[in-house]
Amino acid sequence: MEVKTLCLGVLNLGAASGYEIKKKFEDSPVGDFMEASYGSIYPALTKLTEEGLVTCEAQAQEGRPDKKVYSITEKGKAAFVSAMSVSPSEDKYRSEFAFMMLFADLLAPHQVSHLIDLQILRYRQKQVEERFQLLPPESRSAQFLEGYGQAVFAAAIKYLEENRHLVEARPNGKTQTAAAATKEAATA
Amino acid sequence: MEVKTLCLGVLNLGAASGYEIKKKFEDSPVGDFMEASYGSIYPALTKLTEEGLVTCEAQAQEGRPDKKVYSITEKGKAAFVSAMSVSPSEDKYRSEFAFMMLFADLLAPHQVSHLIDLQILRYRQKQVEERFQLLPPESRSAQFLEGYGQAVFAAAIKYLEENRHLVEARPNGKTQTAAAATKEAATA
DNA sequence: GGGCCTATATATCGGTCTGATAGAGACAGG
DNA sequence: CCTGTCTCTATCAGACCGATATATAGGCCC
Repeated sequence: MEVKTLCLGVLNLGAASGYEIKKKFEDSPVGDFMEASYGSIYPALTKLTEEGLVTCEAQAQEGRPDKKVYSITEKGKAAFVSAMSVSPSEDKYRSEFAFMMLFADLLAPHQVSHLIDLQILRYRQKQVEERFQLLPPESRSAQFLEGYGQAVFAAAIKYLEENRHLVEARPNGKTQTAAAATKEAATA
Repeated sequence: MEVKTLCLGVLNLGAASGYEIKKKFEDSPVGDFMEASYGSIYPALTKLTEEGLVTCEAQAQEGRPDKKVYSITEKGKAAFVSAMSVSPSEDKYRSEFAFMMLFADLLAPHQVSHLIDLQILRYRQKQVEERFQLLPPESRSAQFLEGYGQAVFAAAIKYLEENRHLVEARPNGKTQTAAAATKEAATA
């Protein structure tokens, strides 16, 4: 899914500037599933304007640069509905933390524990994070999305708490060196 | 995390060609959390060789182009351990499906149901997918990683099944057209 | 008042990564 | 025999991220 499509989606819910589009991703539950940087939002809005899918109205402001408020056109709405009709690509869960856990035996035990603590903390913060709603709170779509994220976060926390011993425990209670690992592999 | 680091990690578990590195991501549980394309793996291996972090040995093969088997050096191992010592970036869960659900009211009801069916099916396939292990199956790291992915998949499926009615149900039981949506918004 | 952080707001840019594509022989199935 | 799948390397356009620049207002601490 291109950033152009993401922008059309947000603008479909109401006019906004490039800055506001970014903020909406950061501060609403959509941000758990999709994001975009300024470096892709601004060029996308320019292209969308050229293609006639959005219109731009510059609002003069004191001090700050003009606020360019973008609105979706009928043509833009049609393009968005059309983009929503193609099959979505598969979900991607990217986690450097998980990758690092594969190599837990290269790290000192306290480092592993610290990483897991940090990971759980991050998920807990996501659970309590206050967010404004992109759609009205009573919207079923918004509820569905919010709950989807929360369900995944809760599952991750639960798993980490219940299974952290797998990577924290040491077979013989001492730090595993490269030499020890080789020896172990040989006997296995 | 750069692709160079991902390659070092895989090579740390055993020598491999660029092709094999890609396959290992696809066919093992690590692929649930990290991935890389050929377009980034091959240049990464070239750079790693230049930097002396890996060595390359070309094995002549009948018919096929030479198989370039890369092995990690001591310098490479040190670099990898060093890379594992920096704090991981936050997990990212990217889902076009979730984004589309925000706009469920723009889609025909049967399309929404179809999307959810497809999503559940994809997760079920991930649950039963046969994978070879990057590390020996009895490795606790491998178990931890495999379980982490499975826990998240299971939670996603459970949530989708229990809450799909939120986006499938219609307030008045009829297909919502653009005109109907406008009318509804006016009365709300 | 000075220093500093945060927020609003647009915009650019180097470097990185993806996804598609190409080429080329092997090997299996219909 | 032909088509598809597999192994293997490799490239490239286009998309995207993260950092940075610029400029101003407002709040906070000392």
